Amino acid sequence: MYLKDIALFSNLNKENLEAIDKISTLVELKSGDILFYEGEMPYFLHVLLNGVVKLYKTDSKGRQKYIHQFTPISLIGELANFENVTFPATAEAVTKVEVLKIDYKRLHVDFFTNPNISFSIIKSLSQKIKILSNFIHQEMILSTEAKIVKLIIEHSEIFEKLKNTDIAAITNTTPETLSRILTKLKKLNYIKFNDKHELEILDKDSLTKMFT
Amino acid sequence: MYLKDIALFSNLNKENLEAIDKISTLVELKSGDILFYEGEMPYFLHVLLNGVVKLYKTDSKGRQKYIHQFTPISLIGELANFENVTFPATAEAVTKVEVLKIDYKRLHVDFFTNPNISFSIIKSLSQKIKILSNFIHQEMILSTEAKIVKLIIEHSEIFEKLKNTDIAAITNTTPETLSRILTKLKKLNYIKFNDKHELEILDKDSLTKMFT
DNA sequence: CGGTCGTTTGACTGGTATCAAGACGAGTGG
DNA sequence: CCACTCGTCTTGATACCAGTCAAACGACCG
Repeated sequence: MYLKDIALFSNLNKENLEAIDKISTLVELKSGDILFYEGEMPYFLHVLLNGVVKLYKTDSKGRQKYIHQFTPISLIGELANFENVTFPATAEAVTKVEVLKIDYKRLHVDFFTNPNISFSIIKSLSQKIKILSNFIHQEMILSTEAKIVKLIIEHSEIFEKLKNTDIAAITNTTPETLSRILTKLKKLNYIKFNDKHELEILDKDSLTKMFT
Repeated sequence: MYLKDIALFSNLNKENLEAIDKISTLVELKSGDILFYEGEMPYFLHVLLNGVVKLYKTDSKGRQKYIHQFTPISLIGELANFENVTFPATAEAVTKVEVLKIDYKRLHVDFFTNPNISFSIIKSLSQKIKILSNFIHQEMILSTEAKIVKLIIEHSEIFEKLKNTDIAAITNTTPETLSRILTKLKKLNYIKFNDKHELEILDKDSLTKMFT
């Protein structure tokens, strides 16, 4: 993979690309490796080129609060660079991952004034606000039950692909609570699991009313 | 106030300014008026020129979750414009307010490719991510007690300026809970209120340990 | 057929909101 | 100078949601 193949950089000229190449390193992480920890100062701009990275915060009781999963190609944690603050969350590889680390201090101002770059950055920041505001909505506004019901309506496939323990993890609840909610919805005849263990929605209207 | 006096626009040329002027209206709101509601589609880019605007979400039980207060000059709700989604929260005037509403659809692409504008937008979006990630930290990671202790350490003046009911409102808790926490901290001799009703911190170290 | 992993169920706990009542305190009118 | 009143603060009792702990249950795999 060459720099110019990365959409973010595709409109840079040769000198720009060479300059960035000089201050960048490509790192490989294996699943479970940490890209950065919450609270660390950022030295590099991180560009996810391959693999999946999850972002989470750790609460006072040591529990992970799952926020988002990033897939290529994404800027990760750029806010911390721009605002010169510590990373607000921890980023961990969930698969084998390739990340381009760009020495942020040595990134020339030209980089940001390039209209294509700044457009990409605006896009990336907007995406992040969307991620955070969804997260806030799901975690602070909705009850756990409403959150699960929303997941059922919007991503019922996930119940075929993942174990309940994993679904509990990404929805920031526990397997027990998830199980109780699903049991309740089955009793109400809003959903059922067919013989293939697929989740079938029986009463979409009633479900939808539960989170709106 | 002229457009060119607004930092966001200060580097635009005369034609640009005139173009924006044509598609903008200045609106005045009085305290309690709503600038936009959560869930509405955005038609205008909102620039707060004067006054204070608070941003909040409403939870399933009808309670307001206070997120932030904006002071001039701020872009408000621009994410919704950029991403063409509904406003993720409600914006309400808390004082008399002046807002410039710019017809977003008619804003020419040039506007965004102007390096100074895009830089301002990047700044504004970064600020918003910071606001949201602080909000998440305070509301989801910290306990109510830790959150109040943090407020005491970082903004003890607020206890002289505002009534406890108001402090409870902006910290998304109840007056009762706030009172219980303050009583506890007084009993522990971590804080006291002197004869002038000012909050005095007696044991900063112990307090700091409570939210870190 | 036993073991392991995942799910379900029940009992309990903790943290914070809610509801209700009482105490306080500053300003007001007699 | 007193006592009334209104708004605010405090305190107690209770409720609720979701997490925790523990145990039983079930399903699949070797």
